[in-house]
Amino acid sequence: MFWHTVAMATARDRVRAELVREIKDEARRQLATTGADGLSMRAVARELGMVSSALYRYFTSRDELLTALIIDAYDALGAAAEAADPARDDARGRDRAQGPDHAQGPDHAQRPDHAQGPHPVGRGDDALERWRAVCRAVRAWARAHPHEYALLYGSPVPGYRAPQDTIAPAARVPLVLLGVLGDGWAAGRLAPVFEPPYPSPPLAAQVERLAASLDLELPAPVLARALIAWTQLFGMVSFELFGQLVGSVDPSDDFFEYAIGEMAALVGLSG
Amino acid sequence: MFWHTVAMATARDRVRAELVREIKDEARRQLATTGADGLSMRAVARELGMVSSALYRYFTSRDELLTALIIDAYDALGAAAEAADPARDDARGRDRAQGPDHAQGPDHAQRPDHAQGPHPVGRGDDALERWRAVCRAVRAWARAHPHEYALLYGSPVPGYRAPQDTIAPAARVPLVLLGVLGDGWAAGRLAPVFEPPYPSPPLAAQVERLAASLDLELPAPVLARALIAWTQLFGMVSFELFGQLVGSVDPSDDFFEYAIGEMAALVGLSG
DNA sequence: CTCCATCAGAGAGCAGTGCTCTCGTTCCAG
DNA sequence: CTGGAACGAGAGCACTGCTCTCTGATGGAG
Repeated sequence: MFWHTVAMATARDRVRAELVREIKDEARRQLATTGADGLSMRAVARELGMVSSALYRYFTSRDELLTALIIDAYDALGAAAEAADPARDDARGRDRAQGPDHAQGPDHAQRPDHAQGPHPVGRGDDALERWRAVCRAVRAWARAHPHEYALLYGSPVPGYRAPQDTIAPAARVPLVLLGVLGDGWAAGRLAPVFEPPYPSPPLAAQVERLAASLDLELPAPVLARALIAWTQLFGMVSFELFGQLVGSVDPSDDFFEYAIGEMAALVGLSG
Repeated sequence: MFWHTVAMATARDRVRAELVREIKDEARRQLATTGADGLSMRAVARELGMVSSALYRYFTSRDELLTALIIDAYDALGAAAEAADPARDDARGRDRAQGPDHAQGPDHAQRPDHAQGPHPVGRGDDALERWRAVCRAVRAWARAHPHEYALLYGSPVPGYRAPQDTIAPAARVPLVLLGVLGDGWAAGRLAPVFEPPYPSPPLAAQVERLAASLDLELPAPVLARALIAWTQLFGMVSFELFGQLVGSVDPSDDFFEYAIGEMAALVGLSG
């Protein structure tokens, strides 16, 4: 019966999974050399010693292959960011792997018990350095995998659709950043950031709804500023990778360090 | 002799220029519907009632057509930004249309006389509102021409090359922003922004070199922060257009207003 | 005015693409 | 053992960017 396909791995299934992996590996290899739109189904098949039509048994279209690569890349970037922050509460993101329907009720009842209590002391103390480490990890991954980064944060190739499977992996980096901020806030290490430009009531409502859906305790101004820092980080990395910085600050190592420090200060992280 | 081709416009040249315009218009139309990599030379030719090979008399390759569209788009965006700031000193950017070689000496001797004197009073007073207006114009243009924006700030299609012809048009938006800041500084309306995270000496040297090449009088921290604001602005607009903001702050009108206000504060622009 | 070099367009063609369909073969469960 | 599902190969369709050759037309030089 069909429970074979979910519970057991037949020989066919195993070789199939292996072939899927090989196809993605070869596609990634081509991606790294020729770029996203240079990826050719026929070339992938050719390199793997098969004929192009056989490829369509595994990926029904070029778009589906690209989507698989996108998900893998989001996960790799997310893993790099998480690895750069060993102190993070990695249970926070785990129980929301698949984003539930918006109409669905809050699911923080599923939160594991060990996360219910107060945060262990010390996790918010080095929040600034954790923040910087995560930012550096994002940039380092992007520079190491420029074409995959471009696949994620460059122009959406056709008419920007965001497949449901990509939103959870895409959320990993911002979740790491917000986790650092949450720890810093819980430890009382966030400087007050309540100066004149306040979030408008609609924006405050938006970010509060966002904080609630993420089960995060952060005041609206901090969260709104975190979004600014998030967009700045990726805007800066994109500009560096896409050559927009040549002629101004290139190489941009020092600018990057300065920027992430300024954005850390913006969200209230003090040394 | 050949001076005809540089000094006069023969009938042939005029009809040729007209056809070049029509080709670019049709290409832009296709760009707006099918996206950048959906642009087909054959389809453009077909729509114009000619055969594809005839197109190559005007653009020797698809890349060349795309480059022309990129330059036009940079210019359109730059014009939109400049139009949003009528108070700007539009002579500043004019005399550096073509970026000179880096080895070449300073060219501020060519600066027109009327810009030598002190800035007229009043231009720095509304610097905050000018700044916000320019930011809004950038976002509005991007939302009105998403595919052209993606062409400019999305992934560089092959292996990111930046043709020399594109760097001057690409610099128009940052120049407008810096012009506002320069006026604000000259009018003494820039709040002091010398707090703990300082630009490192190498970064300070970079931005000072940049300021000198742009003939701008701005302290290094302000310029470095302006670069942060610049990358944040385009990072935010890109995230909005490329669907990275869905699920967090979408629609992002209020977030945008908050962000440009915060970044204005970062560079020292007070209300 | 004539001449002829330059230019513009048409058409065929090459090599490549994504994708579909059909046709034997292989594998594995019942 | 057998029937059906999965699989790979091959041919083929419609499309792409681009090159080459050939034919007219344009318009400046003499």
